[in-house]
Amino acid sequence: MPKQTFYNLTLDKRTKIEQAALDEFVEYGFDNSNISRIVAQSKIAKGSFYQYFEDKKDLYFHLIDIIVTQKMQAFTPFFKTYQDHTFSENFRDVFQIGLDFADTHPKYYLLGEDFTKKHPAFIREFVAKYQPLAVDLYMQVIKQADLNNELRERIDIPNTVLFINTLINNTMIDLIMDNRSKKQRDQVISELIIFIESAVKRA
Amino acid sequence: MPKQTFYNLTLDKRTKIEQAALDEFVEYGFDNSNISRIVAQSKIAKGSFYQYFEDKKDLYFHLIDIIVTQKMQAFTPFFKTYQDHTFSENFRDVFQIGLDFADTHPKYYLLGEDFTKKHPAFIREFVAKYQPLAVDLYMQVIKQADLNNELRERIDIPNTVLFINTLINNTMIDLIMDNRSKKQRDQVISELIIFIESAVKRA
Amino acid sequence: MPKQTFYNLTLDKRTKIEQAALDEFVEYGFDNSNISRIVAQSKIAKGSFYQYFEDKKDLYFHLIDIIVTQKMQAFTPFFKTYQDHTFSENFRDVFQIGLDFADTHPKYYLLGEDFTKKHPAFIREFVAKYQPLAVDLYMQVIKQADLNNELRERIDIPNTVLFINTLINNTMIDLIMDNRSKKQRDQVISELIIFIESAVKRA
Amino acid sequence: MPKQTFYNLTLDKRTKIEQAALDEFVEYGFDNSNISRIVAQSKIAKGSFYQYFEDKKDLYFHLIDIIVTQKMQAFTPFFKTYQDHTFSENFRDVFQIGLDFADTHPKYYLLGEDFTKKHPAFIREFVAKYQPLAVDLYMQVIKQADLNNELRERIDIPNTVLFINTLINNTMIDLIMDNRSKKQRDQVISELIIFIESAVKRA
DNA sequence: AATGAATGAGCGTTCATTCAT
DNA sequence: TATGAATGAACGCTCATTCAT
Repeated sequence: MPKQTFYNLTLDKRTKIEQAALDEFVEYGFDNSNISRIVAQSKIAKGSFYQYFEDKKDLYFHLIDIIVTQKMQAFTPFFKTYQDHTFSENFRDVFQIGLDFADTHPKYYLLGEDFTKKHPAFIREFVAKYQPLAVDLYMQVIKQADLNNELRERIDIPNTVLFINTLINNTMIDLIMDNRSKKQRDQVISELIIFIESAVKRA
Repeated sequence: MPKQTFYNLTLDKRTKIEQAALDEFVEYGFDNSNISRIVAQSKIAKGSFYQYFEDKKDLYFHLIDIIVTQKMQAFTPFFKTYQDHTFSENFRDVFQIGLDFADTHPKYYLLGEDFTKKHPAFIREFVAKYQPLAVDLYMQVIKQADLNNELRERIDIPNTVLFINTLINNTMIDLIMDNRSKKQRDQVISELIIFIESAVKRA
Repeated sequence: MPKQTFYNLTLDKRTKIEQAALDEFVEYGFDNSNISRIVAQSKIAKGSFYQYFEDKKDLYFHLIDIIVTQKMQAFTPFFKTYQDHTFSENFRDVFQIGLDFADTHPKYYLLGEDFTKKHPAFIREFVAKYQPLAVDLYMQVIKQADLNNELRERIDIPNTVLFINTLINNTMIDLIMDNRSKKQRDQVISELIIFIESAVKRA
Repeated sequence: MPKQTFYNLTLDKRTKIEQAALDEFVEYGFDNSNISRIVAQSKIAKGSFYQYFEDKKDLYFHLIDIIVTQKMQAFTPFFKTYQDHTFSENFRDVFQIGLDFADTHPKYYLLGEDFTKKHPAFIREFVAKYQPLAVDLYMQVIKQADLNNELRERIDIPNTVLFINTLINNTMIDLIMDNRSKKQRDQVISELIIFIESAVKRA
């Protein structure tokens, strides 16, 4: 967690630092990132960095926090309406919001990837904190669909949610990194939704 | 590619080095891995390391090569029988072989993960070489199922294969890393197969 | 070129580093010189070295720069008077200044030697920058002598200047390295001047 | 000095090793030369190298020995005739022989250069051994000229010989390294001879 | 609080030389 | 005697972190 000194900075300065760090981590990954470049980019002194953050890891986790928070905010509209919608509608909504978010903040996804893949050591503690948030989302959709009696018999909801989560996360990453044409992309998305719906809906 | 000197070593010594390297890379990842620990572990001199390998990267790629080769070998029985089996049978076979392989060599999976996630720079060249192998496997199963008229209408085979690939890879990793009870695990596997079958099979 | 951080140091510290480097390079030559000794000698941290200089080569060239600059400064008085003097006077002046400089900074000569002899790769770019300065000096003297009609017939001035340059440089180095008695030395110098004068002056 | 084992080798093998070493030393200089390349080039085992030579230096000095010996041989014809010739004739002879030798074995010159310039440490012992040979040559010419009463008054013969030696050595190196046109080269040589003759001959 | 120089452990890599066969 | 693998000290360089002002 950043120190109080960091929060005493103007929003402008804070944002500049966060941006520089995000760029650095996305470009080089955590291990090969380099504080010198971050402070040069954000035009603060090396010493100041350590007035704001405990260490490199502290900054990294701070970014993760921002991402998670912002992403959850993007989903607030969804939480107001999902109970009145069908599974298919909800699912498309969730997917679309996630995709828009990824489109608007592509680096957030990449950083998340870097993070979740590279650091089995960090991960336990972290997943414990954040994973539920993402999973919860799909859980809501699935539970609602279950209430609406849209799901196939004897479905194992927790695992199904994990499968969906995995599929969506990784497919999104593929889409972001491969930058294909919009048409190809829509095709993938459309197929993915059909795939998932086929997998979970009552025949 | 390792130098000839490496292949001149006894199998024992080679294996020891490969084991030490595998452990190191799995524990620390490529960037934080450290040759000093590898040579200490495998009880060779630092200089010997450079008689065997060009550099750290060379060793890393050598391990990837081993993994890919061994994994392909594990699948050879499958290739002899898949044409006479149904989709469900084939799919379970493929999954089971993959799982057995992962069980026998859990670190291979983790290294592969480390590799495919971390190094966009290496990856293009490498994926070009190896990715088709893995994907091909599921492609075979799906195509065979299509011939058997087991698939749902208007299925987009290439994307479907990618989804399946993603699901299986990531789920396997989850299973390997989480080490749950055998019972929980079987439950996950069973659910995954149902999930995929539901997603692709004709109703 | 040293980084700004180097120039931010006190003159004392800079000089200490330069001295240590000069000693090191003169004693061991560029290839066998060793940064650890330099930083130990100048009592700075290894890391600080790399805050001041790009790398070993950067420091080396910095010393060359100092030498060339200082040497040129030593000749400024000469440039104010040479037009009013005879060839013999000028030649003795130039020689004396060069010798005094070498006496005051014997290591400068040795470093220059090390430099010009060892690195055909560096040299082209560098000679292009500095060589003319040294040669020009003798060129001035000779041209002035020519204007004064002191030279023998059909003399080939460019080559003559090169011969003189060679003779003087190498003889100076011999004198510096051999440390003979002052008397022997004066004898050599006196003979060299006679030798050169005989070679170029009108009978 | 090479060990007896080296001289037990066939001439072919010895020559191959010497050639490889010469190429290596000329290309990289002593410090950056590398025994691995030499043994690879001459197709002997690394261990054999140390059966033949004490160490790297031993090989290096062996080459110097070869060069000096061969060069002296090139001058034997001269020693048979110089007493019957004038100074100018002798001087041109000596110069021509030296130049032919340099033309035939350009690498010998470069190695000699590398040697004499880089290693003030070695040099004392070595110069003591070989320098006289080279200097002697010019000494013969000059002494003969003195006997013939061709030299200017009160000439200091030892120093004069050193000057001539310096001039010729360095000019030859310049010619070898700069590879100018034959015409330019002849011009330099011709001028150098005039320069030296003017410097030493009676008016 | 802000600065940026100072620090030094640690890294990958090289290579002359020794050793075991 | 011939071989080439084994050795390890040593190098140049990096960078997160601390310190002094």
